[in-house]
Amino acid sequence: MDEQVPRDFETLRATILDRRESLPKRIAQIAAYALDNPDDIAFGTAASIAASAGVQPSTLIRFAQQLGFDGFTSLQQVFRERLRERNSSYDERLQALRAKAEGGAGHRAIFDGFIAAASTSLNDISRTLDDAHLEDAISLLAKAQTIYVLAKRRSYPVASYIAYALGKLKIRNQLIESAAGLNAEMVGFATPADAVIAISFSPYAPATIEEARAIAEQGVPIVAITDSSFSPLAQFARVWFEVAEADFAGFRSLSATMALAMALTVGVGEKRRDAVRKRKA
Amino acid sequence: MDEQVPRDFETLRATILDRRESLPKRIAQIAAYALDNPDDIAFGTAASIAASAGVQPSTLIRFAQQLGFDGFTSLQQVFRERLRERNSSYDERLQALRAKAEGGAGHRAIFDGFIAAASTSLNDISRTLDDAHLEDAISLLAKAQTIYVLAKRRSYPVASYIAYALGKLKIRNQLIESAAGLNAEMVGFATPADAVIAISFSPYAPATIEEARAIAEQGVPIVAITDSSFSPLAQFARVWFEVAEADFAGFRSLSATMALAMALTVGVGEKRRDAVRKRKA
DNA sequence: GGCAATATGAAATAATAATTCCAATCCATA
DNA sequence: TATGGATTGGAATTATTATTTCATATTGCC
Repeated sequence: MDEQVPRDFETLRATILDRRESLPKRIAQIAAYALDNPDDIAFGTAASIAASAGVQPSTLIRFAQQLGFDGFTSLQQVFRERLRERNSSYDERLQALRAKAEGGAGHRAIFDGFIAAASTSLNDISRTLDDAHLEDAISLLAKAQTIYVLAKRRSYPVASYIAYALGKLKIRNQLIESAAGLNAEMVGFATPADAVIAISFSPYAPATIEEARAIAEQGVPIVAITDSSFSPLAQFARVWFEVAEADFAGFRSLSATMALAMALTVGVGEKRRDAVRKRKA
Repeated sequence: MDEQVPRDFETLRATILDRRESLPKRIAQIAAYALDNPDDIAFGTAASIAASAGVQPSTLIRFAQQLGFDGFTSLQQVFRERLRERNSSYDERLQALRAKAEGGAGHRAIFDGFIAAASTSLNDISRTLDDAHLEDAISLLAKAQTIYVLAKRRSYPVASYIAYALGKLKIRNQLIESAAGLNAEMVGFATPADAVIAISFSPYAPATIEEARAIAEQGVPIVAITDSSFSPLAQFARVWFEVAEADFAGFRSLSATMALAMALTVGVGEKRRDAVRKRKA
């Protein structure tokens, strides 16, 4: 009966967790230590690890053998592979990309710059987004009869994707475009039972600000996505999000804004479905 | 005269690069190997590393001593610290996000899902994009009198951002929208001196395919962004890019496509500027 | 071209670390 | 509570690995 020796860290981890109950006390002790301090196992010596875990070196070896390895050394390989295989850190990646984008020649450098900008933006928003704001915004939008989507220029692509997604989800919406010059009239139709998603970044398109002001004065609640608390949009908004998009070569990444916009859209869709289900029940 | 011993990897790297010129041949050889294969230094034994680098173990130790360490072991510590300190890997981050997105409750989970999808897409395209294709596409577009931008539905936001950016860069362009139903006529104006950026993902919008076919038959070169080599768009295109966008909750991330679109746009802008400069000189 | 200084290779040696072994202890079961 | 088996601790042993040493080769300099 030869054991199946775990060759990668995840399998090893699973195996350990699986057998946890049946392990003798000291072995269990080192098993817990190993999963909690995998880096120590990767770098330490049998003696140093054993000391840190409060057991004898021989116990460490018995642990390894019980898992099917022929000794501590082969167990350690698995922990080392884990460190090796994991890609270079997020920051290193970004730094490398940015370095290539700045120093590098050719068009690949430009591409890398945009990738770096997008990654940075995603990273930032993932850290800074306030869950409560997200909930508030979704509640507000879910109650709306019609969702108006307001954005010009560089923010317009986001608005058009929101409109597309809302349409797919069968949520009534109205994209306020400038093409026909009928924006004032469109805006006039909105009532306090509706809601607006407004998106604008510095330098704020005057039309967006004007329309947001008008619509806010009609009592229509606004969810704003903008780039600072000084943004005029933030003044009019019931809920607003600060999204810091990195830029490259003068063009802002839209990836963070897009992600937020999609989360709002799909969130509203889910909330509506839940509401319907509740009403039925 | 006591040396300043580098204690972190970055300092060490700088020190090595700084002295590179003045190092003896074999020492330089191992120095280069160390910077190229830092993971091997972190985990290997003096003998194994020396063998991989094609030198004697003693050379490795001399290298360490020349840097101010008292032996290979202390040099190795620096390489180990580097692995320890670097943040959790990119993949681990993504996995965590995806886990939260799948298991998690509430709308934050949705948001995390979109962030994860966007990150994955950026990661993928960064790995797979072919530099030569990028150069080809940019050359082709830079020569065009007018750049037509063709995309419907979920790809439309990308097209609108391209149009916006081209406009900013004062590059003549025409967005082929469906609003007025004049697409056939618009397409008819294009000549072989122009070019098209066409974007379409499965399920391909029939209108996009039809217009792409028509325009290709007029001899207008097409740069396509699509999702597989089986895409009908790829048939008509002079240059085409395969972009695998991850999706979440049924909506595709656009971040990779956006990054590529921006790189094309800005690349064309640069190429035009260069051409103008050359003509002046 | 010859000399000194420096660099390199290879093997011997010292250090360190993993593993084994055995006695002591613990624990479950009758 | 006695007994057998499993578990553990600690030291002895073996293995691996870093380091040192010294002979040889190379390089720069006069």
